[in-house]
Amino acid sequence: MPELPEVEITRRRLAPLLLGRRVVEVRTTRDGYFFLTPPRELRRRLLGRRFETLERRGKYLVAGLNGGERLLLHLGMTGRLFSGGVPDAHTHLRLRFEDAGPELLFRDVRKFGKVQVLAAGESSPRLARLGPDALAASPAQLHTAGRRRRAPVKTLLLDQSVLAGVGNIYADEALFLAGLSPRRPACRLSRQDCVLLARALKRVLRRAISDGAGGRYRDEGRVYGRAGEPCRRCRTPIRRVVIGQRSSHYCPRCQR
DNA sequence: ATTCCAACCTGATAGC
DNA sequence: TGCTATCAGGTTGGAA
Repeated sequence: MPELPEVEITRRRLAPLLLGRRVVEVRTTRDGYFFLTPPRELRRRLLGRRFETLERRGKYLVAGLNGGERLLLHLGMTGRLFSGGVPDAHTHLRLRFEDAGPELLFRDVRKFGKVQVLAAGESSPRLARLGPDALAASPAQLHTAGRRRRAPVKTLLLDQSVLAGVGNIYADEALFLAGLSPRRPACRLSRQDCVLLARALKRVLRRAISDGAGGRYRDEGRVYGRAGEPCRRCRTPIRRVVIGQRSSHYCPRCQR
């Protein structure tokens, strides 16, 4: 589920819960793919720490702790961070706080999510790889990035090193809004195309954030998940194709 | 350097 | 009902 808007919404919701609070208990499920920092070490390094900042980098959440460590969280495909719910077998991380407020729960059915503690000053290759935030997409940067790529523009948008935060749904929606076919080779985007695309990205992402997109955007989407249904603009059936191993939805008439 | 593809997981749903 | 195949909004690392 989580792309930039969902992660940003999570960040805003979580900030009041986390900031200023001290961790007094860390509970996890067993070690595995989910934990970049193994549970034992995670416990040791979080215990007694206080949350000072909570930022979003692309689809990552980065929490700053007193002492300079940072807690890196990625929601993967099915991850959800919340408080006040009932933990179950898929709740892999639970943080309890000193002031006895509600616990922080990290539930992730598919376990594509990630948890990692970075030491003070430690850099993260994952974060270092990220391009500029998608909310700050600029036409010039898109044009430069696309210039010598034969890959489709859809693939370009999903590349987090080009633009951080765009996922499959919002890529499709932004391309529809920009009137661009997802199959258009990135190197064949004109400057004007890039202007439209940057504008469309911002519009789609901002709108989803202000809507409080708890997946609601999906129902309001113009193309995503609407294969075979009529385009909301011209009634042409929406087409679904696979691009870069991801499903892509577009209107063959409105998008060139 | 770019592109492709398998791998990491589990659950929901469609079809037989 | 039950089984199998397919699909799902993400990212990495290694091969071509």
